[in-house]
Amino acid sequence: MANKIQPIKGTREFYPEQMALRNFIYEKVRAASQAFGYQEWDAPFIEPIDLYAAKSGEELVKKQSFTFEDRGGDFVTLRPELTPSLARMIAAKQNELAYPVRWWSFGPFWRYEQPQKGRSREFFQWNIDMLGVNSPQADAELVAVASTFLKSVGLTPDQATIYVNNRRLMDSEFDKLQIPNEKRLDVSNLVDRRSKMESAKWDAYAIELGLNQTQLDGLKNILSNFELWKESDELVKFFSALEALGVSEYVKYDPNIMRGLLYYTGTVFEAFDTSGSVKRAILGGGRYDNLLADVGGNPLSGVGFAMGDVVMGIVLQEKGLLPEFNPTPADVLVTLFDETFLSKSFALSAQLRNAGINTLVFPEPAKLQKQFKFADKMKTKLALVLGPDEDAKGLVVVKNLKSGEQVEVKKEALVESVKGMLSNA
RNA sequence: GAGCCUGUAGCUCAACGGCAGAGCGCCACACUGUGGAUGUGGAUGUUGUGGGUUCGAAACCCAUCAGGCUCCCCA
Repeated sequence: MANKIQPIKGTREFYPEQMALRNFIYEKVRAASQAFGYQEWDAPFIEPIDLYAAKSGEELVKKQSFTFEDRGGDFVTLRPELTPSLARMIAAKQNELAYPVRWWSFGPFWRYEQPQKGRSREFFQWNIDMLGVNSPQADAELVAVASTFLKSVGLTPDQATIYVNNRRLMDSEFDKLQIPNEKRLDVSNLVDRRSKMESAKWDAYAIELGLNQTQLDGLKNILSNFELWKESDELVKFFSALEALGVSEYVKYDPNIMRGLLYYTGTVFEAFDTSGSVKRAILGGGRYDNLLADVGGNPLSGVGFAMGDVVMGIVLQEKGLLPEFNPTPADVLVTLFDETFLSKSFALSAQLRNAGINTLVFPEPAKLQKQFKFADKMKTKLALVLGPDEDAKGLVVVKNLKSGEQVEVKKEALVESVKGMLSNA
């Protein structure tokens, strides 16, 4: 045990139960994406480090990526995000794509971070983007996709809310406060941190960054003004579109949403679990311009968001929204009476499979008691018994494990009986 | 990269310088052709790893590995 080789720190082992959750999330992601007509796509899992050096933050490339030298001496990176790959692939076919491009993807990513609750070094992420259109209605559609997903996994608007803001609106407010352009990034970070800092400390930090008292007071006024969106034509149209799309109950305006990333230029949004133990965003995204600037394409605007599977899984668990786990996809267990029945039981299982019924067969002689216990643990609906008594009469015992009732049926009628019992079970 | 906390049976935890335990789970039997319920019995540990202090260490000290909570970061 002690000498066992351990998995790499921050990676995840998916036992069947965790795999079922991952697939559950994947299926809901796919359903929400496809409901809006988005196409599934993917990119390489390993990329040249230069792909990220161009666009991504320094922190990401130097400290938070899994980078190594391959046998040919090139530096490669396990992808920490998808956007640069998206940009390259779009640019390569920029003139032959049908716009608007609506693409989604769900796959693995790696970031060399300190693992903690809701954050691992290996995770799955849903990315979804609409490219080639720049309108508040397009932004609303992405938020609607996110809302549709949240609803589909059983989260109510009380439990998960998407908070929205607009970078251009904030910029115009910052203009009014005469906050100079070179301080905007600092102020963004300041706003992002507000919920994590004590009020007095936050004030002091703001002054330290070079804001004067008037600007600080003005900033606090902005951040507590939840009606501010009414002054943004874009946001008015955005919320109007959300209303029409029927998902506005999941969405709220919040001037505190900034998203530190440099490249967001218009609408920004983040979804949070409103009551759980995870303080991290469930998903986040926004509108960006110049997606292709660094990969040699023509200017192209887009809107999109990303959602990690780790936080989502924790939220679902805490809300009791995990789907029931079925240990086996089989509905039926064919027991093995003793070794003289090996061929007959195996043939019986094959007969069921040929009829499209997922079937387990016990592969070695064992007490029936043990075999029934196994069927129980695997939660199969039916168990079949074929022993000397039945065999002599050309019958098979079919037992409903939930009700405990069992019937003898003729071998020729077995498939129909099993199908009938399964549809009632 | 920094700070704090935690590692004991498969799981959840107790023992807090003096014989390493409980519940759940697991296995067997009651029931040699039938699961879930019940009863009886049983197995399970280099106390994360390595060193040190001590007559004696799961406990105290140092190192290391892993996990958790923050800071940082969140593309």
